[in-house]
Order: sequence, then structure tokens, then C-alpha cells
Amino acid sequence: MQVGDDSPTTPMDDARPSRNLRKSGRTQDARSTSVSSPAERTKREELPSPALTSPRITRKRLASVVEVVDGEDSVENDSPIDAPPSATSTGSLDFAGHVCLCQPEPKIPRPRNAFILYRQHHQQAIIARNPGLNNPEISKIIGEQWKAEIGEQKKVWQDLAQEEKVRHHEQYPDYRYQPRRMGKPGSSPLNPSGQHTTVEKYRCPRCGGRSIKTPTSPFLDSLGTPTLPPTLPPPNISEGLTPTTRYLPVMSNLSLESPVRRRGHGPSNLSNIQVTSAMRDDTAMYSPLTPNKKRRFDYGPPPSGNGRRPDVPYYPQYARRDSLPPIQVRYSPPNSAGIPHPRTPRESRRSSVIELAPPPQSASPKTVEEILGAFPYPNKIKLLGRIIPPYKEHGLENPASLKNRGAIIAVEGDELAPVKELSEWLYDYLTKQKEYSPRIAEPPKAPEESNKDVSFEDYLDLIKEWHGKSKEMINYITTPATAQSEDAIMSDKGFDKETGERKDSATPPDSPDSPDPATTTKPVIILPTFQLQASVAYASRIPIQDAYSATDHWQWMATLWRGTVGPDLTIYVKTYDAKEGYAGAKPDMDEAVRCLTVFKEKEGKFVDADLRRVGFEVNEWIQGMGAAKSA
DNA sequence: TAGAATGAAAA
DNA sequence: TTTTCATTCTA
Repeated sequence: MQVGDDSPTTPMDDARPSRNLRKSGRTQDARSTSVSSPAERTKREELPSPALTSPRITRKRLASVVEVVDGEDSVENDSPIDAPPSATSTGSLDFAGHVCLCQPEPKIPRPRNAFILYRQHHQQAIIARNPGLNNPEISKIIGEQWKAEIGEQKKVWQDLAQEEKVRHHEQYPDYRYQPRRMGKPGSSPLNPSGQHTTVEKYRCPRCGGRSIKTPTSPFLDSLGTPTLPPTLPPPNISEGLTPTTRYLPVMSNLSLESPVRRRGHGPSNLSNIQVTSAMRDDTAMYSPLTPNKKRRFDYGPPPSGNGRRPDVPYYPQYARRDSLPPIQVRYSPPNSAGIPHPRTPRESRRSSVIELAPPPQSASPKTVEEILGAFPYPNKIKLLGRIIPPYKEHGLENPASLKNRGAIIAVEGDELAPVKELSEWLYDYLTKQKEYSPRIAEPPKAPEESNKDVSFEDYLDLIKEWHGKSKEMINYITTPATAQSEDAIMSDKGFDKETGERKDSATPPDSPDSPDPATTTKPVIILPTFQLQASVAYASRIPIQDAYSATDHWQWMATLWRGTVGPDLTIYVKTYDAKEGYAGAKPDMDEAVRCLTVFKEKEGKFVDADLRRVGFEVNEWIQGMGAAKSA
């Protein structure tokens, strides 16, 4: 395949769709579809490639469509000659001038096995510790590490792999692993099912042989019908949308044959179909067509991702431990020192980076609260994450503190009770780990229920208060745990965790294997609700007096937290009604957004396995932070 | 495009 | 049992 050229830095490559295969028609979260897309786009955004972000994306997108088309299938190209390879993996000169409207199916990758997941997960940490190491070396190290891993840990990964397998199977019931045997001609991995080849050469099984002659628009779906209303594409495609966001509508119900991942250019075909941002969905992503594999995201659980079960692509999306994408939220220009500078209502219409507007089909809520409630929480969290990033230590002035750098974990959610419950569970869990000194902190005060009109001053007071607390929190998480004392901000009251153990100040516990206890426990602050809850609560209660939309109103309010420290990780408790279709949804870690979603049925309890998973994820997360830091 | 690890699945 | 491929990305 294209050598060097397609190296990771290639813009084209970066831009490659990372959409999941069968996205079309699937709505993992009815409401989040349009919005969510930006949410995970992060992944790509985070790519350091300036090429990606700089130029007008609108143009870029279009251009890339053309490029792609040109390069491989030329659905749009007039030159029939280069049309073929994609449509059928076999030749297709006969097709001169005709192009099957169906998107060739992308190759369906095998589910990842436990080790691959494990490797993926640890890769960044290893690189952090050993900069410059090449992948084979990394593989060796991780292989060793894997072998050294205790059974219990391995089990976790095996379970994860098993989950992935199941999900894979659910999503691609017809999938069958068909490795290419070297000797056998015709057994192209690109065409596992064998269909779409010779016999079917002229007749695509999907569209019944429909083909057209050099179509003029790329916006066609598998049936040749326009996928986009003429109105959509250009403008909206907004900036945060790398061509990556293209995805292939086709995938839904086809047999998975002939992926056609030809050598040559990576992009290949599937890209000629464009999708409106509203159609995009963020949960899915990964691009099978990528020539050189781009990350598919770490171990990924969420069978149900953020959405309902069946709709979710089986791949979770997130880039492990990568650095976060640059902020692109466009308000608060550099020069606006004081009050943040929200987007104007009008601007928000086309905003792109993080789309907050609720999808059109949502049942037109009325109150600000309802509107905000209708926003997909990942988007809110993502936005908050950009406004209020986690603490980032700069200097190496104090390596010790770096090493001991703890974490701030926000537990957010629709309902307070489960949020508290999970917070306390986490507290217990971390306590038991012996490596942490967790504390449950008092969250930002919610506006008084009784107080009809919450004033803006109230909110500003709160913000001010938290600017102070913010410093204390930073101080807390950067101070070796054993040196901590009962700390001012950490008034655990309210969430009395005192079910017995007063872990902390008496911490210098029996540390069996640690010569220096002070360096072995990491301070962790758990906030049962934090900025998300506070910003939404206040935005809902402070009346909008001007032209701001509810979302802009919230964004503006959220921006006021700027300058305070944000959580390193947000755990979002998604409570659902039994009939909502989330049943069985597993915790979903979205690394790009730094959010772990935990599902809980409204009337039910947290599932033990889910809790374990939360513990595992948090543990991994904190460790990963450390690893990345100490690099 | 090999390579480096482990493991699942197919031949 | 052997082979392929799942991931990652540099040389």
C-alpha cells in the first residue's frame, strides 16, 4: 500500500472517515445525533496535524470528496477509467461509464482480542515512559507486561474482548472471518463473501444492478437518492468537521462482502457520500478504509455506547490518553479578558465545533431547563472540558508533585441520589485500593429551590467562591496524600462518607511495599456534581432577558467557570426508564471527552459489574495520567 | 510494508 | 497445526 505517503500525518489520512460502518439510520441517541458528532470528532481534532484544522474546512471537505472520488472510484469523476476498483474488487472496465451507486462496503475488522485491547490501552503510557520507542519494541514491552499481569486483570481484558465480540456479532451477524490464504486466488479479503465478483459483476446485489453513468453529485445514497437536501452541505459542514466525518450510509443492512480496501490510496470509495452534520453520529467511528490503521479507540466497551443498545456501533470511540484537542470553541477570543464572549445567537446557528442545538426532531421543549436537558450530555461535558480543562502542571519544578498528582473526578448525572451513591461507592473503592486518598468534596451549591428568581449575582458569587476553591483543589491534588490534613474545602459533610473509616489523615497505613508512603498515595477529589450540574442549574433558573437562546445562555454561563480547574474525569450517571432501551448498556468511556458514562435504571440499582468497571476505568485513568505526566 | 506482541478464528 | 488479522506507527 502506499508507503510513506499515507503516514499518519497525511492530512488526507487524518481526515479519513472514522465513522463507523453502519451508521445510517441508526440513531444511538435520537437526540444526540446531530450534536454528538462534534463531540467525538475530537479524536481527529486532536491530531496534531495543522493541515487539518487550518484551512477552511468547508472547502477542504469538498475538496477531499473530490480527491477521494478521483482517486478511487470516481463516482463523481467523469473518467470511467478509474472508476472501477472499488465497486467490485475485480476489474470493471466493463463498467466504463457506469458506476454502481452502492457504496462498496468497507472492510469489517475483526473484533479485537484481549491482548490487542490491552496493548492499545497501554501504548500511550509506554510511549510516555519510553519516548522514541518503536512499535515492535512497544509490543514486546506490552507483551511482557501482559504476561506478568495477574489473572484478575487479564480477566478484565478478556471480558472486554468478549463483550466486543458479542457486540461485533450483534452488529454484523453475517460477518465471517475469512483470512486470506496466501495460495488461494480469488480469496480476496476484500471480498469475503465472494459476491460482488465475477458473476455479480454487473449486477450489484444491493441495488439490483442499478448503476448510473457518471453521476454528478456525490450526495447519493445507496439507492441513488440524494442523501442530503441541497441545503445542507456546504455551510454547515463546519469547521470541526474534517472530511473525517464523512461516513457511508450504506452499511446498514448489507451483507458484508467486498470491502474493497484496495491498496493504493486509502480513502477509497466509501467516501463519496456526504452526510450532513445532523446525520453524523458521534459514537461511531473508525474507519475501516483507512489504509494504515488509525486508532479505533481503546478498549471499548459500550455495547450501547451512549445510545440505545441496538443502535450503537460496536466501536466506542475515543482516543486513549491522547492529548486533548485544541480548543476550538470560538467564543472568548484571546483579547476578551474579562467577561467571556459567547457566541451570538446567530452564530450558534452555524456553530460547528460543538454543536449544541438539539436535533430538530426533538419534541420542542419549552423551558430552558428542558432544552438544556435535551442536549446530549456528552456535548455539554465536552464543551465544559474545553472551557475548563483539568489541571495541567507546567513545570518540572517539582517532579515529586507531578508524580503524585492526584485527580479531580466529577460525578454528574440527571439525578442526585445515584450521583451521590456512585460517588460514595467510588470513594470506598479508591480507599480500598490503598493507592489513593480519596475525598468527597462539597459540590457547588445549587440554587435554592425555594428561591424563585435566582439572580445572576448569585451565580457570580458561586463562581467567585469556586475560583478560590479551585486553587485549593489544585493544591490538594498536587500535595502528597499523607501530607494532607483535613482540608478546608474538603468538607465531607453532606455526603457523609464516614461509614466508619476515616481514611485519610490517618493514612500512613500499613504500606507493605512502599518505602515512602508519601509518594504512594494519590489524592483524589470526588465531586458529586460539579460544573455541569451547576451551570445547567443556574442557567435554568436565571431568566434570559435578551436574545440569547437557551443554549447560548448556558454556554455563556458555563464559560464563567473559565479559569477554575476542571475535572480530570467526569463520570456521568445516566438514569433511564426501563422502557428506554438502555437496558444492558455498559459503562462507556469516552476518552476524548474524558467522560465515563454509567447507566442505571431509574428504579434499579447500579449493576455490580458496572461498578467494577467504573473502578477499573478510574484506576486506569488516574494511572494513565501519571504515566503520561511522568513522561 | 515489515515488524512485534497475543489470541481468535478459519483452513 | 498453520495462517491471517486484529492494533500501532516508524523506518
